[in-house]
Amino acid sequence: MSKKSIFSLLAILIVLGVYTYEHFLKEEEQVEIITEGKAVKNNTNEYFLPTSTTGQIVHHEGFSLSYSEPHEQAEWVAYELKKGHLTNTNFKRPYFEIDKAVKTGAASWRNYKNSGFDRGHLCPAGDRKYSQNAHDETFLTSNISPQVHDFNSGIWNTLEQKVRYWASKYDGVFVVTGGVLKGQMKTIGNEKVSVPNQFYKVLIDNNTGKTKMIAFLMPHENSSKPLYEFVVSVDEVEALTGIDFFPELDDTIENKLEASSSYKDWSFN
DNA sequence: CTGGCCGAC
DNA sequence: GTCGGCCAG
Repeated sequence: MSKKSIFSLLAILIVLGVYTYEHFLKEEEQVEIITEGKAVKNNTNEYFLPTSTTGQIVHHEGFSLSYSEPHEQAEWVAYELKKGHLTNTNFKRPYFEIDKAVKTGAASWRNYKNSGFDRGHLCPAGDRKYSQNAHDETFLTSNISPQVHDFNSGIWNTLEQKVRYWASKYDGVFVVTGGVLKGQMKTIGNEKVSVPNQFYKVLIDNNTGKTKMIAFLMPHENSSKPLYEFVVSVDEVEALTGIDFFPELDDTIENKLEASSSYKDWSFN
């Protein structure tokens, strides 16, 4: 074989290699197919996206979010927590990182340094332990909100554990969570990250045949009250935040379920 | 589980 | 800047 043909062969191999590599990268990034106002994950048919009041929705492997640039945090983070997602694996805690997928620039973790506030996960690390990547993604600053430590490790943690219990019991729930980014708020850091005065969590179970919802609204302080004392209607959270949580749902079902603040279908044992 | 802080490299 | 170890609710 001549030197020239060896060179040609090498060139072809390199081009082929780069092409395969880029194709692989694209497949890694494009875990989901996005249509207007709704993300249809190809591994589930139970994925609901709320509306965005900010116009900036970002998708990751383990969750989607709507980023509020003025408040330097997500107005909501949404993800499906399936029974199969729950594992005992103990991943090492990674460092918090700025989310480069947020085009307007996600907050730096430095804002939280010496602020007296926790870097509180919206999608808990404990909900994404089915893979190293999904776990580490929860440490992106787009998934973080300033939280009082006693609240974060207290009743908010209790609620997150209850969500995992329900995910196990009902074989999966869809979760939307965030701080209420309204009214007068304290801010921290150079980027003035807002400290929400309330946090909410909205759940829908569309797996067990009969669709059911529940919503929680909590003041940003620890409490020894039982969780069901914080149950409100989805309508109330929508009125407070301006977010429409389940726009794809059949209107008749949506209106009925979102108006209810009953928690009889959810086991608090 | 939820986190912070501190010192070594 | 990053990592490991140790601390607390």
